[in-house]
Amino acid sequence: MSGDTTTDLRSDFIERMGLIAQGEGMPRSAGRMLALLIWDGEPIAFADLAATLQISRGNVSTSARLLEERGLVRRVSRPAERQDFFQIAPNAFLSMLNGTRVRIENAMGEIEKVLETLPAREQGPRTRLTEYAEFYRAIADGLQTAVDRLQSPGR
Amino acid sequence: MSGDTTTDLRSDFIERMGLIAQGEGMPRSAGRMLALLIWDGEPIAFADLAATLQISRGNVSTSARLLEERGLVRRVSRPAERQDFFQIAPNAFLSMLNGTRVRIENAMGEIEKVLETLPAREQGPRTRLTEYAEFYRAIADGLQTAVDRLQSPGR
DNA sequence: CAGAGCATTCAGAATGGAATGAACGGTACC
DNA sequence: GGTACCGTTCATTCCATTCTGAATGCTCTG
Repeated sequence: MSGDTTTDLRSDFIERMGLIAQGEGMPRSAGRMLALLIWDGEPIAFADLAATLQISRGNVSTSARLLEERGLVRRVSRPAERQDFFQIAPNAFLSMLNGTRVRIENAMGEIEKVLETLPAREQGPRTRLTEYAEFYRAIADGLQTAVDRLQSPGR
Repeated sequence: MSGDTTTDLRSDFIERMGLIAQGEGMPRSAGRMLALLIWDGEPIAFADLAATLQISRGNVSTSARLLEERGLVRRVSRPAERQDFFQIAPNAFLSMLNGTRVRIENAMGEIEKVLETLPAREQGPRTRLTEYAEFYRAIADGLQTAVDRLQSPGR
């Protein structure tokens, strides 16, 4: 039986995603939790999350809230159970993508805010800041393309 | 004279970019340095960077190296000067974009690496990981679109 | 109503990454 | 050849964020 191998693969995936998430400015625990929920598609109990990931329940609570806010995870309940269960959201990846796009657009907004108050005679800075804003615009549009692509065949 | 106002705008921009950079997983100093170089398009002396940004020379050295590696900044020399000078790179924003794309593709690679060793019978995980990889693929392609767009009118 | 089972919150500990500043090596001047 | 000027490196300090765990309050159950 190769059950062990699969389990190893899972924890490997979990750890990788922890690091990826960290690189994206998300707490490592949240990334690991997300990974676990992606792997097992089924709802996982609050207590099991803490046990499997070996993190405190407080941490589970916080990370779950973060993932819920971003639309990556759903909190579900079960008939005879008092515990909360968590499951990967149906359109999790789409939400992720949208989240990134929003972040980019915020950054772009920052630049444009500066541009608005920058006197016209400051040609040099204006030129370069404009170019910078266009850079963000290009990314935002590119991500929008990605959103469209993921959305059309999805449903 | 509104010189003061412009100066304020500049340091405002510098600080904003410091925070943005930090959000993107880059050291704050590097972001602030990049901002300064974008604003003043001209080469700035090593010592002036330290003075203007109020950071140590060691920090200037490290941040400059980071920005150079990413192709965002050029180190230039001047005839009678012993100091190094730094200038925003000609195609800085394009490099930035490419850098992001590479990072995304690396993350995608991680996922695919797991997928390769995941036995076919693990249908559920396979489906979801595949979806996840497609998500990254969509982003990478979107960014590629952005690269193309920025490149064509550029030169 | 009492008690158990849960999730949340928050103060404090722990961790990781960035900034500092002194020490170092190299290079141009006199 | 000596000196002054520069940039780099690295051990240390500093700071921000994350994680923990105990305290809290809520909601079911019997």
